[in-house]
Amino acid sequence: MGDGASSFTSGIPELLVLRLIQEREMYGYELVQAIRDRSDDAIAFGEGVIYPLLHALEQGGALSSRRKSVNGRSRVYYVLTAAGARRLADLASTWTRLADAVRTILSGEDHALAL
Amino acid sequence: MGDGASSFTSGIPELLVLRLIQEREMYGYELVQAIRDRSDDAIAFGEGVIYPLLHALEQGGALSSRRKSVNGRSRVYYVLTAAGARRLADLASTWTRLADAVRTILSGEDHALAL
DNA sequence: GGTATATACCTTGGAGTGATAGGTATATGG
DNA sequence: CCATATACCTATCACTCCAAGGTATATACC
Repeated sequence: MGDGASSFTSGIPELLVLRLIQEREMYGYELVQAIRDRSDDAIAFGEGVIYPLLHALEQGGALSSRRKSVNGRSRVYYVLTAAGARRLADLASTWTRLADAVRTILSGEDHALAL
Repeated sequence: MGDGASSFTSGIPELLVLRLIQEREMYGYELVQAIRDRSDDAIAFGEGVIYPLLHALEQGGALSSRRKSVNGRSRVYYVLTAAGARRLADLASTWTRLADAVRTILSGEDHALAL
């Protein structure tokens, strides 16, 4: 699993969640809306995607959480760990490479272009 | 399944295969290598991805095939149908929208930016 | 002539991801 | 007081891709 050219089954939820939390600590419900808002409705993950993902990321050591009470409401805020930052950098670079490759093929450009 | 904001489970193999065949008729084995070549190894689908996909696309009416013998070798060439062209346009626009959204969020830009 | 590699097609089985659909509880607005 | 928004959570299903294997012919090498 993972020589670099394989396995790109999106991972977009993970990528976006890590990226957003990198900016500032956030909680699940907030992430669901932030993704929808910032993507202008192009991307909309349900809570059924985000919450399990947050738990997996925390268990994997990419995130850590603390419970905070706001307005009598209990929220679980997540922050990025050092490992999470590395994971993010990795996913982002993989994504960029992939997106560039797709764009190149879509545009009909040839592979071997002169430097 | 398909209101526009959901279901983006990549579909990259389908998108790329349709796009390549749009340029000229191609056969399965050729597609496997063309994708690897043009993406500079960023994307590499095995034959186990391409062949079943080609069959599904033909059954769905997006492609049609004809058998041709070259050098005593039997190849199955695929061409795009009108329905396939529509499907391609659809996937391409969905992909572009998605990729733009991801890029926006990765870059940390805000959603509501003045025009 | 024999063996390895490249070409060219194919299918089966499994793994992982995300989408749907639920389920709980508290605050706010009408 | 009832509906909606906030905020958390899980279970299940479907789908897509990936790995692995299986067949057969042509070509290159020794």
